[in-house]
Amino acid sequence: MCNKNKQLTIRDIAKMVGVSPATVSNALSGERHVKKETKDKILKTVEKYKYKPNIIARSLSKKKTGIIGIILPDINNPFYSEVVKGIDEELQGHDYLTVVVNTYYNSEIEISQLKKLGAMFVDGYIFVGGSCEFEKIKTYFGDYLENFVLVNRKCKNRQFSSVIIDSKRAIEEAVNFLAENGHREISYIGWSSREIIIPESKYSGYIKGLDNHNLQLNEDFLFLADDIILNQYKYGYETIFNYLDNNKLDFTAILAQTDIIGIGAMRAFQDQGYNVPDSVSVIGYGNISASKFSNPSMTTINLPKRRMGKIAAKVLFNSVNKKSSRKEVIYLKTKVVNRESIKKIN
Amino acid sequence: MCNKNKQLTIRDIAKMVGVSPATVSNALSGERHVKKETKDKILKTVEKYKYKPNIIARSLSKKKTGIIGIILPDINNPFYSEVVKGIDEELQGHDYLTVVVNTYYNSEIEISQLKKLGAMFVDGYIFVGGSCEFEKIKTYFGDYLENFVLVNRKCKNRQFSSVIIDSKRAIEEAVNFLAENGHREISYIGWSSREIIIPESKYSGYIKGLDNHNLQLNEDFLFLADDIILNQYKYGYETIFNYLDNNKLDFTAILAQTDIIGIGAMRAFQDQGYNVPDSVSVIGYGNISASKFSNPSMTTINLPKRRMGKIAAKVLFNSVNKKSSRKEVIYLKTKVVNRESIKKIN
DNA sequence: TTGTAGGCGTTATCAT
DNA sequence: ATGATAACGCCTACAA
Repeated sequence: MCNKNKQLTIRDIAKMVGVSPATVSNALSGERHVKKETKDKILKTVEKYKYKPNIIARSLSKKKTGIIGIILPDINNPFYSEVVKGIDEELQGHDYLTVVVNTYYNSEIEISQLKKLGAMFVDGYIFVGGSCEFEKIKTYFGDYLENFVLVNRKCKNRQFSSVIIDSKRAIEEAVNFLAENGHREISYIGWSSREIIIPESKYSGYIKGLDNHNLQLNEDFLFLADDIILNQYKYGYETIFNYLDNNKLDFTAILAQTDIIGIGAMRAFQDQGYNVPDSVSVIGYGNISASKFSNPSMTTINLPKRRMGKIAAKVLFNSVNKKSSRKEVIYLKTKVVNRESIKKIN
Repeated sequence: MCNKNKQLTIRDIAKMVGVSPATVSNALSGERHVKKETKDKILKTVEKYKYKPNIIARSLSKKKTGIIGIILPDINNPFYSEVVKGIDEELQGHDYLTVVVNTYYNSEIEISQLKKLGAMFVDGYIFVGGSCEFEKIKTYFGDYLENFVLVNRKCKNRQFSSVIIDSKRAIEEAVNFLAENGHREISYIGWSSREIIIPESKYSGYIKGLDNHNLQLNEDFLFLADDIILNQYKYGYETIFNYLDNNKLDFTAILAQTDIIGIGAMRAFQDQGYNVPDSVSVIGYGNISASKFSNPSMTTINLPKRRMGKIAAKVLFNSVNKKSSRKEVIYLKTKVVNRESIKKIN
């Protein structure tokens, strides 16, 4: 902190200029009109002594901070950071400060951070991703949960506004896309987890997609880890590499639950001597920038990350400013971004 | 905000239990001893009515917030987000909350955010990256700048502690590495900019490295953009692709100023029919995760991102807690991570 | 147009 | 072991 010891207060400035604290306050905020002459004198003194209003005191008095908190599991995940960008874009020019806080997928950390950020420190929260369990949060915050918006975080009780991808539908359409390109043996690689609802629905989208085209689910090339995966690239790579060590390639396309898994799988095919897409087609999920950087560049399913952020920010803004308090659940559509990793077969 | 209207205060709880506000405060903070019996009663009431201390008021009174602000240009850049992880790891268990704020490479935004975060809102700042110009910040904060730590942000006057990579040296060593692998025609692709000091020193490291081995600087394959590059992949790709349209490949290795540029360049070589590393070797800078995902995986220069964060956090922690106020400049070493994109030639 | 004083919710100091 | 009360620094009626 700056000048913590001998912090200059509004009273000091007032005394120096020979006016009351209220006048200084008004000169700075523009809340009430101040005679130009006095205002100039005040501003000059403020400038000279580099007086900075204490934002904590202001917040305590006004009961708002102008800060929006973004809570997300991991800043390192490009999905989340794109959403943040969308939020910032939307809030641009509204004089809000957004701060992002990482929970590292740990709900204990999430709670303890929430306590610190806690009541009054931020005007609103946007939760991006993370596990569904809001119960712990409710035991802390109680039932009065206002100005919360969820992005891609499922929550059973419809108590919050949220912006989500229908991931079941998204994966289903990916399967459709593959089928339309002539593929009938479609593998799936990912994980399944009770903690996180999203993967479950992705898997069920896969099943649905197969169904749409009367395709068989073949357990032989269904690669499903039990739990959340830390090193996705390694998982994708090793799973496929090992599979091909012991089996011949008996599917023509594979759908990866995340782009990184897809990239890892792609490399494993290549290292085992299979050309992508000539021998196998690969489709990812997410359209993170790395999917473009692979060779061949990977076809994937785009999630409208920026737009999710923008919409979440808009909803929160309206809620904070009492323009609307309706809780709404907004579904966004995905789209296949076709690049080089899919082959059309007759 | 929760319960903004009818927020429960410490006085309410005190009244309910029949004690003074001070006792409630002490029961919650553990600052002074409170008889077990009363304490239990207090805690029960707190729990029952879900009373949450107002952190703003607490901060005003204690003159600290327990919040560390991390200011960085872009959350989307994996370099920065890794540094953040390092900071968080170090601060883990110290009961600090870290919040990260994006400036999007815009110094106006940086200043306005600093004002909001301003005096008293955070106990300390870590600036990661960004341009060198601290003058604007000084005109706002004045000369009394305490509890600031810089990470990879050059600053002429040695007024702050900072943790930095000697990028000149790093690039120089990359050239050495290439030379030791038998390369004598070494190209460089990147940019040069007066605004940002780092690229300058990178380029001079390149020159120095060539010098060490009595190699010629060949302007023909020196690719230097005038200004900072937005789409680095595209820049790397198009620069090399176009070059090869009009010239034959007359260098054996290329050093890219960033990993992404290197990945783009690599793909351009491949699309023009040159094998990497058989026809050209490529080395990147940064060791971001994408460098591992390319095909071939790219040899690059590792920056100790996590460690930078950890050290910065440690220095700041000591400063905030008055264990040390010495300003120190800490240089960290880089290391070549050899993967698949370099060929050893006789 | 400007000044005075009370309040925001805690913590800290000094009593008891 | 606990209470009363004055800070903390700002904002905002209400008054002048």
